[in-house]
Amino acid sequence: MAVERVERGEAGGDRDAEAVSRFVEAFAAQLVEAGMQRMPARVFAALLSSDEGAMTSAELGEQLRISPAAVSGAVRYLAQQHMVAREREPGSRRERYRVHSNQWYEAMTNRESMLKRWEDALREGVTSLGSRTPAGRRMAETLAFFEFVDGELVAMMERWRVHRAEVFGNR
Amino acid sequence: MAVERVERGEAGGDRDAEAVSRFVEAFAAQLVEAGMQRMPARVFAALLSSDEGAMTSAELGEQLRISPAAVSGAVRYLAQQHMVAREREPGSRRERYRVHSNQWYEAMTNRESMLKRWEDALREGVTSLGSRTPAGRRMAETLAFFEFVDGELVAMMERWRVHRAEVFGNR
DNA sequence: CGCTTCTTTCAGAAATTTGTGAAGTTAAGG
DNA sequence: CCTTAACTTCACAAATTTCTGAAAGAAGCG
Repeated sequence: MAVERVERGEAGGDRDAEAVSRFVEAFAAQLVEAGMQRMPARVFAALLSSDEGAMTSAELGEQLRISPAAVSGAVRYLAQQHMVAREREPGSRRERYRVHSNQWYEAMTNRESMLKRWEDALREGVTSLGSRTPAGRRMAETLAFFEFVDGELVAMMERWRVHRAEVFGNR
Repeated sequence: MAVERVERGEAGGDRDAEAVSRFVEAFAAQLVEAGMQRMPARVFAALLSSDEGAMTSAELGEQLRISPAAVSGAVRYLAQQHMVAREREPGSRRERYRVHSNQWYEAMTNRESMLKRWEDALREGVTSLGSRTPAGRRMAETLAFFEFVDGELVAMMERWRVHRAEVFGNR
């Protein structure tokens, strides 16, 4: 006889729910440690480890044992950060939240706008403190570092696209 | 007639305290937005915009209007993140906290340990969910991305060292 | 040694953040 | 249109974080 499969409500879920949950909480914990809020981290981890790579609000709420409100907040945050995509199932008011396998690429590209804001603040500082003061010079060098990193990141992401296509094929 | 300079208490500070403060709060705000705690962010910004590139605990407390306790906490955090160096003035129990102009290089290098932990969590997930499940494959690809980035960062930092030496000279 | 100066630790007050239930909004389907 | 399913917003309670004053802990200096 076959191993009993754990059925959840209706839709498909027949994987080792225990293992999934362990991964979700472990990975989310790492993200939290890196500064992400708890709920977005858990939701993201759950999506990442789902077979579809996408879940509905209800599924997320059920699996993570959180309220619809919490799902809503987490998902809004993740969408803003470009870490999930929202999809509307045609002919339904149910929404699905999806991670693409190169979602981190997206997110990291997005990080650049943050770098830009740092650069702006630094430029402002260099100007107002004077580029010939010691402090001004230090800030100018810091600024140069960010500008350098900025440029490098773009090139690096391009290399990743190539590398990825080689290893995983174009999907 | 010359613009009146704002004198602060005793030690040396005769720069435009107003401008410094504006920069400190603006830059700190950006750091906070990126996830850093408020006090560490303010302390770091203050150090970055100081002429010496270093300040004592008392100076930080005075400029930022915070208690010695707050300085202590912020500085401990920054030191852990390798974002400031602690110095002991010889023959004194006064400590100075310093940012080096390539401090971000340090900090970013440090970020790699975080990447490593993410990679560990993902490897664990791939193993426990099975590398041939859809979820497993997605996580494996995510893992590959991090490993790629990891390697690239090392190379990038090396290029920065060279670039920096060219533009700013070895200091 | 003991005084003095600086830093750290600690307990608690204050502020902020987080997650919930409940009401509100939007849009599909009869 | 009206109903109903799904998501969002809001007000509040609970938990957590943050900062402070006060006390304790080091370390130079006489």
